[in-house]
Amino acid sequence: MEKSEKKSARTLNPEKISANREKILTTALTLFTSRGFSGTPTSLISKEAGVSTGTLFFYFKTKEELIDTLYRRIKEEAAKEMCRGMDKQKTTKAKIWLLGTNVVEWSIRNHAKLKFMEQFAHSPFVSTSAHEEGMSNFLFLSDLMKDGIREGAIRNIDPTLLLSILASALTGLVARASEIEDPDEREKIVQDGLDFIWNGMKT
Amino acid sequence: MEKSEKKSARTLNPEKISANREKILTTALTLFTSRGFSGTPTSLISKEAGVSTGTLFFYFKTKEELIDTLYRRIKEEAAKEMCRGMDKQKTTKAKIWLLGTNVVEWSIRNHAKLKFMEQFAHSPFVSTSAHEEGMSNFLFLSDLMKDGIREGAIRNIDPTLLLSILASALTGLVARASEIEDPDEREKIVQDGLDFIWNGMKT
Amino acid sequence: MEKSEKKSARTLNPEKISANREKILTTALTLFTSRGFSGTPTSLISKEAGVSTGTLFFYFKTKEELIDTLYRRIKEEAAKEMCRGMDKQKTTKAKIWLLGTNVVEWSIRNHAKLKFMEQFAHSPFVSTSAHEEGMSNFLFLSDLMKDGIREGAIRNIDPTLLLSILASALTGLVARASEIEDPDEREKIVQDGLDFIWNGMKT
Amino acid sequence: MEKSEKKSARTLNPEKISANREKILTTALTLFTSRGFSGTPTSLISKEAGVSTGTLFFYFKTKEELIDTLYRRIKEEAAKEMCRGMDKQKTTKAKIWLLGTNVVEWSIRNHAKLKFMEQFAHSPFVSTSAHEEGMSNFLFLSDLMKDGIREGAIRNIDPTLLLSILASALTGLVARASEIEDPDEREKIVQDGLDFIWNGMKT
DNA sequence: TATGAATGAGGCTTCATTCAT
DNA sequence: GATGAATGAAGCCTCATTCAT
Repeated sequence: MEKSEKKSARTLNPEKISANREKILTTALTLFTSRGFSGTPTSLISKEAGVSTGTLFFYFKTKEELIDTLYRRIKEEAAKEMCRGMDKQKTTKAKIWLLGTNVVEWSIRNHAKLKFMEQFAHSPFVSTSAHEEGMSNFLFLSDLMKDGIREGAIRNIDPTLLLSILASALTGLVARASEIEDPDEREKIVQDGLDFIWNGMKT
Repeated sequence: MEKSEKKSARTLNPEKISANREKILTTALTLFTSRGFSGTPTSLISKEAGVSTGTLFFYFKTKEELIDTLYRRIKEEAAKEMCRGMDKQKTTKAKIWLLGTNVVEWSIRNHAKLKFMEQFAHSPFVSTSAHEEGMSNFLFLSDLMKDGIREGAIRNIDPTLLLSILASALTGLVARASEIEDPDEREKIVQDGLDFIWNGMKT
Repeated sequence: MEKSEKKSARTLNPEKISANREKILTTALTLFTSRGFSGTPTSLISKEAGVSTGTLFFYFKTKEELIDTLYRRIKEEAAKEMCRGMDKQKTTKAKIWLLGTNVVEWSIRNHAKLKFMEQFAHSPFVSTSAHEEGMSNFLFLSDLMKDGIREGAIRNIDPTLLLSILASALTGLVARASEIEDPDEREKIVQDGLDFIWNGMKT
Repeated sequence: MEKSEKKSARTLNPEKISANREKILTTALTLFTSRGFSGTPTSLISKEAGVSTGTLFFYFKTKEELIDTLYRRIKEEAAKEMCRGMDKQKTTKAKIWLLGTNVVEWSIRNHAKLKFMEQFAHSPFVSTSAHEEGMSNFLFLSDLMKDGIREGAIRNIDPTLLLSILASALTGLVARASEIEDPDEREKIVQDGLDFIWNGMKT
């Protein structure tokens, strides 16, 4: 039964599901986050994942492919989480607000994944196709800016600039918020941070 | 005697000066920026700098020391450039404005150095003392926030949050501004970006 | 019962027959010829043959066994082809002539097999029993020399030397002949080559 | 003094002279001959040569480059030995005779080198530039054939065929001759073998 | 018979660093 | 100060082979 489940899952999903494959990905994420890409030998990954070297390279042809797979996965997940519930929001402000909340929450709950993404974004040597795909998953944000401008809710300035500052300001907000343990205090910080951002962009 | 003279000259400046040493640092900066830390062998640095392997390790005991030296230098330079003329500004707004302008200008003129700093900041494996020193050079910014709040010019919220968002938003502004070639257009973008930021933090 | 039938069928021919087995052998021959023994992973053979790794190792316990099987097969086939019609020839000269023609024809028609044999003969690391069997299939040639000498058709010199030069000269003839496309031209070359050889050995 | 010698030698010769480099080449030749290219790990070469792994790769960027270097060296040496004294011979026959003697003598005295060349020639995976250079060092043989034909000493048939059979027949002669220990007996064999070859090609 | 995931020894190569000159 | 040959640990990856299904 377990087997048939596996098989059907595999048939449906081009990205094969396998216990070992998943263990490798999970382990790699942790290690890459704490030790960096080049500080993490593939041998350590396989050892920590409890599989042999061969198994790692059976699932991922190269170390780079492992990193890429991880990147694509996390980016996709993050994108999904970030726009969760967005379509139910009416006003641009409400959308930005929800976006901000989603970002902060996901980032704090997935600290390792966040670190991974940051490291990936700033590694010149990981010059893969994955890198080039760039922000494809975040195109909806660009539309959000343009719509906001059209509706008159957001200042009529270069949308790319708006997006760029929005994204980086959120990063700054996350960095600060994640230092705070107390949920109420943190909530306060997040609200203040979003105020900052919204006041910056609104008309 | 010649030697002691050299020494005293050196004593004034803790960082020894030598044509070769400088060539190594310059070359390393370029290479690290384009290929990453671990993508840049010391042998390549010395070759491109036109010196022997031995010479590189004569000036820098380890590769890490070379990276650290570069980091410290650039951080110091950046800090100096960023607060240039700040003391002549009266209002908090003027100060923030000048800061922003300085940051953008320096960043664009020193693209390689900026990239280096970003890469350094996101490299888990560069766990040096240099990393820990952290933002020591930017303490004055913290005071800027606090003073602004006291004077009632800046919203009374967590100064660390303000600083965090300010810093990252500037990063976003720089990223966008540096994509634009035309000086006038770029100036416009910078002004809009600083408006964003200032509107976000002002009372 | 079905099984025992199979077995008895198999007993007649020591080399088991199976579509997969044959596909593996054929594929292996091509790959070994173009990429060399150690340049050809078993995984590639099985992939190109359209079977799984397991299947390859079901039919051949080791890679070496696969190579040996191939070697023995080809050697046997070559030997058979080479002496085809020999018993109908009366004179030593006619025999040598037929042998030469057979060799050239088979070699050109079976280029891959020829290359395989050459590679095998010059690979120090294939130190199998197969190697040692050596020229067992070509003993009749030795007799051919001795008979020729006895009859006075061939010069009375060391038969092993005769054989050795005969064999290698034929190799040279084949190498040249196989470069020529036109059948008539090639036939001319072959005749000239056999003249060379026969003139060399005749009394 | 030893050093200055080294230096001047190095300046004159593009192929640097270094004790370690030579030790590696010598050791590699022996090992490749007895164990084959892929049966000889670079680690074994460096160990037997008494140097570190790093040193081997300091002198030869890849294993392939090591093999190539060896090939080129030996080919050059062989070519030189083979035509030694040739220009002093008047008749074509005398030239062929001397060539044969040179070949046999060099081959027997340099058994390892001969084996190396044979292995190299039959290794499909060593597809380097070295391979392509081909017989460039043996062009003079081609001229020898053509001159012989013009002078009427050699049969007027395809010179390439002549060359091909001559070369391979010599290989056969060498193979047989090197099995014989006794110098007189061997000399007899060589003469008989050369008779074979000469009778085959003469008019 | 057939499959293919799993193994792990071992191969080639890189690279920070040392040291004798 | 400067050189560059030498080192060897360590990294990435391959591949023959096994085995549970």
